[in-house]
Amino acid sequence: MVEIKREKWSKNFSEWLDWVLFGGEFYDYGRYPLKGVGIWLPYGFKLRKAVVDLIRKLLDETGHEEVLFPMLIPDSLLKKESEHIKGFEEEVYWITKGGSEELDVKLALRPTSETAITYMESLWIKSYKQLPKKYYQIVSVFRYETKATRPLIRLREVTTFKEAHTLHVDFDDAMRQVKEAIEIYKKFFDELGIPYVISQRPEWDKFPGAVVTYAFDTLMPDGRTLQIGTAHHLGQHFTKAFDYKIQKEDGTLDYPHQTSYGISERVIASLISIHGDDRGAVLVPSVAPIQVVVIPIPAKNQEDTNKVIDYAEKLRKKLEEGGVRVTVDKDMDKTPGEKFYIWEIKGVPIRAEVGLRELQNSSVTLKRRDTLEGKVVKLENVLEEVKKLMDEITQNLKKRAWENLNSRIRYAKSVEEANSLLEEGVIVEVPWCGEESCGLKIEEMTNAKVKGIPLDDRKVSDPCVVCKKPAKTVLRIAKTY
RNA sequence: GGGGCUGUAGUCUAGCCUGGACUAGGAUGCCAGGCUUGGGCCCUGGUGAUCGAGGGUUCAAAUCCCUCCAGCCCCA
Repeated sequence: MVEIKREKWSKNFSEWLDWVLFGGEFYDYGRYPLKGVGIWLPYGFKLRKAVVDLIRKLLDETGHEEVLFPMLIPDSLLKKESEHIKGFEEEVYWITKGGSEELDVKLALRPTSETAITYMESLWIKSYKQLPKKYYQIVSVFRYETKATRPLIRLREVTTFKEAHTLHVDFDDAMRQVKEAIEIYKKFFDELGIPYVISQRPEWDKFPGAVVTYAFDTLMPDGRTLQIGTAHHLGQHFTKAFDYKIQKEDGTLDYPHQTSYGISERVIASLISIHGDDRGAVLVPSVAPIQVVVIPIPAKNQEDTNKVIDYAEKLRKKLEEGGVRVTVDKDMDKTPGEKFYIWEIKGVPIRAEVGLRELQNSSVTLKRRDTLEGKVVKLENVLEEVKKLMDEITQNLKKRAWENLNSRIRYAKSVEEANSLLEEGVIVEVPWCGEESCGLKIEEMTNAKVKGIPLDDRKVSDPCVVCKKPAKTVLRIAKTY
């Protein structure tokens, strides 16, 4: 029968992604005449919506409140925090004109919203009794990327930025919040079957204005890592810049602490990519816009074909009533074979084939997208069989993705060893003394990026790969997007 | 930041080096019809391209030169 290959998927990943996004009707990129932007097509939009709904649910149930801030940030606000603006200034889009008139105050298209939110928080929240406070919004952000842009991965307009912003009475409470954020994101990625490593970013690669940055990275099919989520402890950097104090329990005034954390459509890029194969995407059932596609196999005569169609409709109804998202592909101008290809690129988890054969036996032939294995089940049991199959697919995708990631994290005791591993598309952990200069040296010597140190500190007995002094921990390095 | 490659119907592509017979060829898609339908079947007819944009060279530009826009790759 058919076999699953992952050649194009891993060796020509860039092409593969273009092909799947366009061929699967997820996202149209490169045809709108503007660099670094793309269009969510109806099918892709539904997938995006499912992902957005999931994060919304997770944030809502942990006490985050959704808000919506203006897309425009006046010059003066954005520039308040000096590290922040330094980190972003070359990436900000500015609006300088209204009609033909020059604006007195330049307006930034938000690259992120810390400054806007801090400013308004300072008006709203005055007392420790109102804390902690957790806001989030799901919006477009803009960054003038000068490096090569890529569909969903490096965009100038990020259309699906899910940014949370929280306010706390002290450092520890904010740190507790960062940990909560990490737990929320773990749940989120686990639900999607996206494997990750969590690292504390090195000093030189923190979010501009953060005290600490933690990041989730995943590994794409070509062996490069992709940052898919970040959580920052902002300390008092922004509240100090805004001279924003709250009253504490003991009556004194102090600057509150903040955190922010966000994820973007990179999640969707990794969702589509990580589970895919040479036939296209393989979507995780929980977020698949269509979970089961029914393909009626026409018979030799119209009368029997009509019966098959009726049978397919009966199947659709049965599944729909059980809460399954299902579509019947009744297009008579396409052969079943053609339809198989189309729905495979789109990654529909289960295909149900019904023809005369099934009709006569009151059965349904189910094919799972991940392994392409088929099985015949009775119509009366089809709902439970489909649900069981969706669970199995979910488990299988998760397992495969995690195994792949875990097999690609390796320990190296020397730069040479690290380099050869990096060539294979591996995340390498090397012993590190903790000095910034050695960290930067490692980037130079390996031509890769330092991702940071593991969230759970790792003790090693080998010497630092650069200075040979005793290592404090390991440093993760990888080829990166 | 540095270097390279590419842009021709919705999509993929021939033609470009060596300018002229290009009225830009093919495949696929799309539309109409027929035949098929358990893995992209076949046949007939039709539709679809200011050759990415602007400028220049020339009697003549898809083809040569410049600028811009967009996409891809490699290196730091």
